[in-house]
Amino acid sequence: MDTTSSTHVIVESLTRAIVDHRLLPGTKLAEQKLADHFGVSRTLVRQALFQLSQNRLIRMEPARGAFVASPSVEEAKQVFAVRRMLEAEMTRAFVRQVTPAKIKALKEHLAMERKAVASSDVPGRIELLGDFHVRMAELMGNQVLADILGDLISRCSLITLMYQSTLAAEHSTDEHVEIVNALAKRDEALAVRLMDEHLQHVEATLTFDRKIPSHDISHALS
Amino acid sequence: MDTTSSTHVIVESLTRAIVDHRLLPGTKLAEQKLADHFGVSRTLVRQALFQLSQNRLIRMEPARGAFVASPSVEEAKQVFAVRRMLEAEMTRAFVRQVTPAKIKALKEHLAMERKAVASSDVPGRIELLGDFHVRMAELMGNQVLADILGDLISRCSLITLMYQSTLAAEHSTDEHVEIVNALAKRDEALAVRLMDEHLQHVEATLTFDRKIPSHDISHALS
DNA sequence: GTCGACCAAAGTGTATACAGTTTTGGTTTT
DNA sequence: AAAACCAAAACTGTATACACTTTGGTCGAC
Repeated sequence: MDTTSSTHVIVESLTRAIVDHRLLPGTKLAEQKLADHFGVSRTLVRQALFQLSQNRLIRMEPARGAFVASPSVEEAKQVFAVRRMLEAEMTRAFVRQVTPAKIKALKEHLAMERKAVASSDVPGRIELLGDFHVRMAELMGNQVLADILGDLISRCSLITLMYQSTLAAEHSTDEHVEIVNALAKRDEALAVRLMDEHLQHVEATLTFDRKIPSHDISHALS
Repeated sequence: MDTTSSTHVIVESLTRAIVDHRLLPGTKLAEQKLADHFGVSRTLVRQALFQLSQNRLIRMEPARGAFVASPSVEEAKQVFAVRRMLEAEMTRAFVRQVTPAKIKALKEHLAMERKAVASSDVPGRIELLGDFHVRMAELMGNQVLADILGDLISRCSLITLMYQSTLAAEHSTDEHVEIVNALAKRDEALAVRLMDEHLQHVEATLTFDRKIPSHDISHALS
């Protein structure tokens, strides 16, 4: 997809690490250390970091370096607002062009989700819960939509890490099941309502008053 | 906004040139020439090009270089589909939180549009017609939404250049006026319908069978 | 004992160097 | 005359070099 493959590998690797919560918000990403780790020069690392900063997964401070992003409460709410807008209409459109094959594909995805939840595979679960929404976009054949949603959902992973109180996220899987059932029944109003409620539920589990210990001092004292 | 300012200047400059249709799809962007033009090294130019390739305003081919993007018909339709999804809901939300000050701000924008149309300022007109939609997002206080819409609209500028048959785009200004009137009246259903129709009209002016002469030979012969 | 200045180590920002690939233009061959 | 070929020029991809900024700590003054 990208020009060169080396930087793409670095971007993917760092994205996974951030989305899977193995790199915590505020963590410094020193260029030389990353370069050593990946066995390349700083040049390629910098290209990757620039790309990640455009996705808002990291922030770059002038002459200070790159840090895993610490989305603000305001940003979190905005991201969820955009997701609600986009996914409400996406669900509506999905119902109108649903086919048995697409339902089958979604149900296969749900099976994978259940498996990850059952085996307590936390990184896999995080990944799959987000991918459900991207999968819907892809099944609609709209790659532009899928890309944008993918970016938003990556940011959401950071946000849920920062603000999600209890890991009651397995509830999400149940809601995904209900949504697919509504889609299968071609019940547009129900599907849209369930999707919107689902996103509201996820957002509601975020506790915006209690933050995780942040590495960013100035932000912690605001 | 970005780490360093130098690359940002280059990105902005190239973005304007592409959106304003001064750089046509397929045009090669040689790194050394851009570096000479901006008086910097290839390093900074490459950073800028990578950024633009993420916005899909240019495409980078391995070992061949960067070219102004030539969006396919398929991509054009997908971009418009996403815009319709996003802006329908945005309009709905806008009506619910509309204030006289926001209406005033939009009307001031419309005045600028009229001025650009009247003075036949083509680049300014293209810019302003797109900015109307971004302005709405900004007035809602959702910067995430505004950023995403801004990217989509930049891509639309490329698309309308490639596929728009007649420059009957001044019709857009009239439709913008109607939308603002509906917003001012807090008529949610009407505003949403007008916005959706507006986007459909823009999309409908695209003639997907007749392409502009492309600099990209292989694409022109497909 | 605390505060401030100063210095070294580390890290970022930009330019340049170099290897490998693509493009080009002319020459040769059919 | 057209196609194939080959060498030189141009260009991209990656690494490295170097200047400047930040950082962390030590030493000295008060």
